[in-house]
Amino acid sequence: MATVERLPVYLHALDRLRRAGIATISSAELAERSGVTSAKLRKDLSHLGSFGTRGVGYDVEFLHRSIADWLGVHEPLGVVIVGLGNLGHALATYRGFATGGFRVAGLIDVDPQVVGRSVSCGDTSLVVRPVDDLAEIAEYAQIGVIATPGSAAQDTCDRLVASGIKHILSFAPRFLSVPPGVEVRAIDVGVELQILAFRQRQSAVSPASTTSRPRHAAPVTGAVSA
Amino acid sequence: MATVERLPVYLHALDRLRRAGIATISSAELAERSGVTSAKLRKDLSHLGSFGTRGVGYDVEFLHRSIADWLGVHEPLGVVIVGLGNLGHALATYRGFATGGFRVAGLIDVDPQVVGRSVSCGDTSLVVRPVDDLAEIAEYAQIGVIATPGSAAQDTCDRLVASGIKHILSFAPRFLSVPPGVEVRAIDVGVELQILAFRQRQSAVSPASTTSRPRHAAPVTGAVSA
DNA sequence: GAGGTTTGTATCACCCGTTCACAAACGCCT
DNA sequence: AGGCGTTTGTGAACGGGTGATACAAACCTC
Repeated sequence: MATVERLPVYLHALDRLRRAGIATISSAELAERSGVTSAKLRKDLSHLGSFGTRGVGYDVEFLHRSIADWLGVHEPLGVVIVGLGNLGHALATYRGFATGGFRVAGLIDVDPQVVGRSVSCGDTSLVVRPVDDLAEIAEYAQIGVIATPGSAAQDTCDRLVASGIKHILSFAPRFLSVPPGVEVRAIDVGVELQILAFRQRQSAVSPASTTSRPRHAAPVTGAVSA
Repeated sequence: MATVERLPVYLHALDRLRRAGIATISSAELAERSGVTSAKLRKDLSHLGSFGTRGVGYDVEFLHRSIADWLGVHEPLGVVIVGLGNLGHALATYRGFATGGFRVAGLIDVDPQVVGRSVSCGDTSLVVRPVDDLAEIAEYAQIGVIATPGSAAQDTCDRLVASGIKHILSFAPRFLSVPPGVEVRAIDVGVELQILAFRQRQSAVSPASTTSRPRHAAPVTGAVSA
């Protein structure tokens, strides 16, 4: 469902509104802050229930809690990060884990130089452990994050799957083949840049294309997904 | 066009095939290595010409060059990276820039502690410069990358746009509003994780869902965008 | 209670992307 | 030279998502 891919965006916007002390918001305004149309927003929300009050709008706190509950944010999911290079470090120290309903269950790296080091994850701090500990850590993790070089990505993926992980987020520039029942979401910075580059070169050749194709004139937000 | 979003994936797979010394490949095999179906691959390629020979397949070298030319990889585009935290560092040292047709034109940060530091980008090395130098650097850059905290994202985005940058890749967990004619691709790790988390919880509740919905049983690859 | 506002929903057409099926073209083998 | 198996390239059907529209129901204010 395409709606599921947008709900986290709404949730994030609501979170900021909540912090800003705004108690009520209309579908039109929330939609604008999320990069969608108001009709789409209301249709998305209608799929999971009825949360607003007509004539007023949505209670920010209530809607936030409702979406969070529906997404299941209430009890955190364990995340194991494999590969503690620059990217892995950035992910480990990412503050969005706690607020988004996640908990870093473990850090893994192959490099003996890196294993044993302590990395601060949010409020706590974790020690990087060797690859052999993956199966053990995976007991407490439901999601695996691959931040290794591309050459190690498939192997890492196989190990994660063998450890029972069924949901993987990969940053490696490779297509990962997994058995049925396992879901992989891939974020490839190189691919994203090349898409942008193509658009850039296209608009450089025909700058008037934005007017000839009005549907692309509006800001486009690419999700990683799709 | 959705085809454009997949061409870089094909290009990458072809690049690895080329390095592996494989001279010819069929659409079926290349499709499998790219995570798509053969029909989709062939249709994608048909949009930009006819490259294969029937009964044989595609010449890896020729197809690689053709797609690269079509995407315009031949002359590198300048990329300016704003925000040199862990993520910014990871991006700056990313080796995919050179091979993907990019060139790091500059590094920007607000923190005086970070400004002036030298960061190795591929074969060369660059000095981090203050935000005020953005306009100057943007002369040589066509793409801007936002790797700042979310709180600084919109401001950074505005500065990039003011400097003439029209294509932006953002990693900040925020929806960025830009004027018409400017394209933003947003990669939000938190959103990706929440989508995965939802799927995880769903499959945990009804593990048989993979059989009841066979179209999701196969590995799914999410692009950041869509 | 009247009026204005906003949600929630139903319906419809449309467009894009995917999938299917098949003819055309090629190499190979005899 | 000609048939045969293989693979490309593509026209056509299919389906999901989107956007537009419309409108009734519900709420607040006055």
